[in-house]
Amino acid sequence: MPPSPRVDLDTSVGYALRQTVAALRSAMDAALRPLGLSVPQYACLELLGHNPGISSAELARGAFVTRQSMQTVLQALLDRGLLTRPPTAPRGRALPSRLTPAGAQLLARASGVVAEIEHRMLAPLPDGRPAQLRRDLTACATALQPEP
Amino acid sequence: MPPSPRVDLDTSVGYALRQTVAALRSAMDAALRPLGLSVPQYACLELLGHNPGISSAELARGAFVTRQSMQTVLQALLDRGLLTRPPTAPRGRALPSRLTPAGAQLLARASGVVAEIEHRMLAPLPDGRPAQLRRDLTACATALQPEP
DNA sequence: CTTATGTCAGTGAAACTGATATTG
DNA sequence: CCAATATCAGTTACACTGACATAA
Repeated sequence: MPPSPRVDLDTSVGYALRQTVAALRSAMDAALRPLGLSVPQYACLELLGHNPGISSAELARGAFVTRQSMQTVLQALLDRGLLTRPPTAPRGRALPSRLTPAGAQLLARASGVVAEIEHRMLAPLPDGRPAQLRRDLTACATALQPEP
Repeated sequence: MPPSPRVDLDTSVGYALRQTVAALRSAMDAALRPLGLSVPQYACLELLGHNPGISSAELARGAFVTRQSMQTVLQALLDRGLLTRPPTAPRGRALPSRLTPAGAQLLARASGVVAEIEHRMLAPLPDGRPAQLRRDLTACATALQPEP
């Protein structure tokens, strides 16, 4: 019987991952609060800024949550007039969301402060390392994808 | 006035980070559910396995949550008899938690499945890269730490 | 006096599962 | 019939802030 592998916190990439995400989330949280945005709300705006007119279900996948969770976030942003959705689906059932001018303006500010944080986060890494880091992380995420 | 930097999702390390953590969390969640453990509960057990007798506040810091949040997790594990705490503090106010035999046994199983997942996650990376990845992530987390 | 800890109270944004209706 | 979408309902495990008492 082979020895059961155990997690070693000192060398665990998973633990370092959680640590970094916690620090990043905390920093983003503090920076976005003055703008009246939560991190999930910002993520939603950012996704919409890059993909105008995508559906709630697509937003949910982009933010790695369920449609139902995204619905809550979306509703809050709708109530604040940061985005709009047509009352009826132009095709199929999907309701394409779009940023309002107010939403686009707020996103510009939010995206700015988040970019600053990311820059600060990557500052200690040498040239080219951030790109490699991103590639490695994506490879890790792909490797974890359950194959159907 | 310099142009405001914006987040670019295609090259954003932050986005890749969230993607990877979402995949990791999902995989851990699925693997731990049969054991009756949530990810925060597992994290608590793992921390206790490495640091027997640490206080609730120390656990909270290790899991990157508040004392109050950790309290909830801790209570559930206490109710299930997976760990014990003395009724009175042996010194100061801190109540040192320890795994019960049942807790240690469950942790061993949980740690095994989590180690497997981490191994699968890192499989696509070349030799030595996981260690570098861990160092880089830790450096990023440190860079985000607010200086007091 | 200051700091760290535990705990009680209250709140809340997100996350989930489950079910239903509609459209292509 | 089937897959994807939206939505309603209900639940809940976390996570937060705030406040207080206590011990070093």
